[in-house]
Amino acid sequence: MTGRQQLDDIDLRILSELQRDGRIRINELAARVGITAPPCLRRVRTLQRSGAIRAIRAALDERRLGYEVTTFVLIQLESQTLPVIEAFEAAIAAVPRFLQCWRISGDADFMLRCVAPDVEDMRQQLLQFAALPNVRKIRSFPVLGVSKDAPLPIPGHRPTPD
Amino acid sequence: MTGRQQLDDIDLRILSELQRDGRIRINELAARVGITAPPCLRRVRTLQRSGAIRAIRAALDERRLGYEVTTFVLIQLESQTLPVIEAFEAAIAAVPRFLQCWRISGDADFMLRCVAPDVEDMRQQLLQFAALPNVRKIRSFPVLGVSKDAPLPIPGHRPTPD
DNA sequence: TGTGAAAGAAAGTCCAT
DNA sequence: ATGGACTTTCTTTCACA
Repeated sequence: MTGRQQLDDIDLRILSELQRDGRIRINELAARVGITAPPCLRRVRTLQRSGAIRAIRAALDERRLGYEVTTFVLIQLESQTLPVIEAFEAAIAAVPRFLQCWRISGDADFMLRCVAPDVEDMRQQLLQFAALPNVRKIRSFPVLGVSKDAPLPIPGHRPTPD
Repeated sequence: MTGRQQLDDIDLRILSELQRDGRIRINELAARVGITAPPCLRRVRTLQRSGAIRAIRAALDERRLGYEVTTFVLIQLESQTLPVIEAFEAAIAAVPRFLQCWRISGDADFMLRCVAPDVEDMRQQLLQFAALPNVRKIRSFPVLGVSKDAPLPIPGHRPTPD
């Protein structure tokens, strides 16, 4: 929206650094990208306003917060008409433990990521959803572990090794 | 590992705030959770060292960086022996556009999230992988859009409305 | 857009509680 | 573990190239 549409080389480096460490000091960031702090601060703000930086947030350890179980869920609805889809999205929006939901194509209509304190709790969450109107099929994929979690590759910028 | 194992109420509020805004000032954060800056800073550091805060990073707009296409991929291997699994994980680790990979159970062995500049590029990435040894079956689910993306619910703490 | 300087604000340290 | 007072360091504004 607001701000530069074209990201220049310095912008890309700023994005790369902020993706690595979102709490980096403007000073340090400026030094790393080769400018001084004032224009660096302006660029960061522009990148935020323009939406290139969507958010800067802490990623928490879900287990430490009592969520021991994560499951991906594929959901197929009875129909793909707008009212049915919107009703489903509204139902999902109301359940705090369905953290993410993507509209997909392929062999299902939605992909969900769901967390729960334990397997029994997860089972009950999913049973409730299987009972929703217009839900034709649910397949769930319990997460055994994370094999990879990499940052978005920034064109022309290998992540700085700290 | 290091630090308090038990998160107290103030810790939970800190986590909640940092999940909302990872660049919040220590001062502001301290005021929100009802303590002064010095102990607040110590708590944040402890939470980071202990791993409760895994990272604080910028979430970038993938489209603005030239990745127009996202796909989830379910992969089933020929066998689930350790060498086969580890070889697959190593292959995934080497491909920058496979951002996330989860080891799962259910009807497949891995779930991947893959990004690409366009559909043709994505097609080629996936074709390469279908050709890998020990890959029995690939099902892909192109992402049409994000329906929901919510923070992890912190027990006893409704997210602060800014 | 960029820089340097200066005011203002925040982070980080120390110590008493 | 906390909070007050202090020192150091950073952020932010401004004038100007």
